[in-house]
Amino acid sequence: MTLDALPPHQGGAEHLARLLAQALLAGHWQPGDTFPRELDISRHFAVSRNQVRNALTSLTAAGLLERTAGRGTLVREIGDWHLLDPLMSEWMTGLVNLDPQLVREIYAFRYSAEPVVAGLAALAAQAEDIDQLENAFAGMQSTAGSVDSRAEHAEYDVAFHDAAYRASHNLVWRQMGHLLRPSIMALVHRSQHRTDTLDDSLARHRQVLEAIRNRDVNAAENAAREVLRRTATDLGIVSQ
Amino acid sequence: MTLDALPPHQGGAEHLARLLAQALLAGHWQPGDTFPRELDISRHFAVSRNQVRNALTSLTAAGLLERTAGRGTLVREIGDWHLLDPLMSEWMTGLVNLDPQLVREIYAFRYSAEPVVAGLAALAAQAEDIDQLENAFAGMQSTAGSVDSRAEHAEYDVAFHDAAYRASHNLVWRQMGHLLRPSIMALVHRSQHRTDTLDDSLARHRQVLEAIRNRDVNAAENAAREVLRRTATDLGIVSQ
DNA sequence: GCTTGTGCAAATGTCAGACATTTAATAGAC
DNA sequence: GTCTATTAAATGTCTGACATTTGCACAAGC
Repeated sequence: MTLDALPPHQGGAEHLARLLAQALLAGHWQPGDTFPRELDISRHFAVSRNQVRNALTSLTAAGLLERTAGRGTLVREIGDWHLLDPLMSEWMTGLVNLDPQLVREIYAFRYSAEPVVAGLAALAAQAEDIDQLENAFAGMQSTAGSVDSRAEHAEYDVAFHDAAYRASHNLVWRQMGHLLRPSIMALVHRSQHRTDTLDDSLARHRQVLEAIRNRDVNAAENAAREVLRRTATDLGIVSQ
Repeated sequence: MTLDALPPHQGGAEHLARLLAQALLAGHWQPGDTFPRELDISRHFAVSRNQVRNALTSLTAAGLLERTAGRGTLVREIGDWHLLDPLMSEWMTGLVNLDPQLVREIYAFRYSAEPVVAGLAALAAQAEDIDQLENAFAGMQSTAGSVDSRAEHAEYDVAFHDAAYRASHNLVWRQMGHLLRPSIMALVHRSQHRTDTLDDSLARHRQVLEAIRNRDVNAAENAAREVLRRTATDLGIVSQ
């Protein structure tokens, strides 16, 4: 794989890092491949070696690359990627073509984790948390059905889940929610939205909201599971 | 807070980063404080400005610092720290004096998460996973009681939990386990170990192992909760 | 008095080049 | 053939200069 297939570079080491990372996330290089040399990248994008080094430092920190003096830069395998690194989270935003295996893994995680999160939210949610959940839900409702507002609907959907993670009032779960944002967005964009399934999805989200408002832990857990079952069928994943 | 109170520097930007990060994690600077300037750090530790910049880049990536050209370097507040960043994980290893609030948050997370993890492990564990759990448990048993082998016992304890996360056979949970390693280690070191509580702790770990081996999801969830209840009392946290 | 502008100082950000260090391959001696 | 010295190539590091951003002080103008 060469650099020729990549889009042009705008400016800033961050942008370059994003560019290269997304190419890696899309699988343009295989694990074990040697990554282009610093000077080649530098020449190709017409940026200083410094920028390239800064970008590669980020990719290395995220576990995407492995660099050793004298040998060069190697692409690491998926198992070594730091999926929970905030940088990863940033790079995955807006990336639609995620590896199917990755999609399944993330879905499986959410299916096991979000019931717990919803249960905690039912215990710990404050008034402002409920407000945020309600706002997100109202947004989902108002943007449902219209094809134009699909992107907006996805935003509200993600905001709903984020609000649930935050309502747990636990630092670690909150960060998990933040990190999962792009993954959830990717899943939402992937799932098919016919009007009937959309109505069903809305109804299930409403159940979560109601359960948290009523401080009903068990109901919240079950409702969160139901939301994800809906997601699973929309994604084409065989439900468990 | 000045740099004078910090231990001397050995070499390498990584070591410097670790040094500064641990000082921040120990609360030597308050959120909002201005961090020392690059050149001051450079002079104080007798290293090049490059090393300092590399170190500060890491701390910034971990959310500990916020740097803006012209203004300087500010210390961010705990809520902005990237607790799940692998760098954080590395810096926290060997750090005994964690912020009590952080200890509570991490414990609360584990109390909600590890039952789920144990349940997944009961579903997905392979023979080698069981082996690792057994090895870790055997290690815990053989090092129990002796004061000399307390550190070794802690290692096996952490290995046991790590093995459970890995047995879930989910990429995300596995990374969570890896990232929580140092936190778990800190918790284990913090908890008091009288011989009677130790026996009790061992018995509860054994229950987890047995439940996973028997593929009993409910038993695994309950046993994991019991292990953490034991941890809570050892930590002096009021049990829920 | 208040605002606005101008200049200066101080901090981080960037660049370019030389050099150091590590690694792998290669040529040569035996 | 095997071991060793050399060489080439890649990343890592240092240094000095310069760019850019920010905050502050001070003064001009309404």
